[in-house]
Amino acid sequence: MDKKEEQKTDNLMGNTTFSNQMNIPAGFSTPCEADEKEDLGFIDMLNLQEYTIPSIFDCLLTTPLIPSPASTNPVSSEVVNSPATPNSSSISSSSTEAVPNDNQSTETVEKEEQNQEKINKQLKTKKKNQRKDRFAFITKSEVDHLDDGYKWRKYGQKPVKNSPFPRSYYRCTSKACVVKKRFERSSDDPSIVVTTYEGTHTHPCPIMHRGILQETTTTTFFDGGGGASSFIIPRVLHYQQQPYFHNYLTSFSNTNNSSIPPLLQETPFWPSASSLARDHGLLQDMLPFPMLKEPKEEQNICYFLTD
DNA sequence: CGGCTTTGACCTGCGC
DNA sequence: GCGCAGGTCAAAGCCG
Repeated sequence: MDKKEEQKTDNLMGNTTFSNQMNIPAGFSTPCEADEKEDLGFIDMLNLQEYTIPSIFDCLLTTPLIPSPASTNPVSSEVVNSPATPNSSSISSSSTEAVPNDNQSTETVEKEEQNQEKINKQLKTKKKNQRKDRFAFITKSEVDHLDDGYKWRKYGQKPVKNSPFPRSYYRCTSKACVVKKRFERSSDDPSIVVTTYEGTHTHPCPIMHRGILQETTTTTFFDGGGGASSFIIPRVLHYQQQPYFHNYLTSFSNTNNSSIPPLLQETPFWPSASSLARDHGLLQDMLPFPMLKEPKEEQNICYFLTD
């Protein structure tokens, strides 16, 4: 590690604070107010902590953020890039089913239903087309641009409608890598930053095998299926590498029964013992060696550095 | 001087 | 077709 890097690390290692409260941006609601900090136990400082996945995702799954259908908040419309519920159209149509009083009203209702189905189909097609390799999460941070270890070049900034905060557009500086990400602050809670990634890195993280702490953030993942989960983590630089999240999100969105934690069924989100030796741009590639240990038995373990 | 940010212009898609 | 909003381009300026 050269001096410059060392200095950067030192700077980043200091002043880590915890935030166990998170204001849910407009457009989301949380059915459960779990004490995340207590669940995760981010207490010990200057120690490498081990957290079992079930404990983390018990928390995750007890505090889902559910996009509110009535919301017009740009944040919610952005992060949810697929229908909130795969069967939402059928549900809504069935819920609006009325018992007709006569044939004329039956025809009217049928026409309305047909129109509604047509609209729903169009919406589905539109959203399907829009669904690229994209996901979003929100963090509670004072910093707009969260350093994830990759080098980004800002290529645009646009004012967001109904928001005093602009949206910033970044592109990966690596040649032939077309990954983009954008940042925008919640208009309701300026401390909340919505980060959207698009694409997959075609190269390893420039700064590898080093976990660098920056400030603690509260992070919420959006699974692309309308569901979301939030928890608090001391942010390790580079841990937000995107294939790592992408795997998790894919796993999550592929789960038919949303009540069953997908990560308890399969855990592509976390490094397996066999994958630890590889360098695929995943979490294990980003954390410093001592942080990565063999998962005990079948239990996947996540390591976080605490201040 | 190279790399980055800024910012106005331009392009594109969509709704009316 | 027009207006609007989101996204991107690219020239200019800044900075180390």
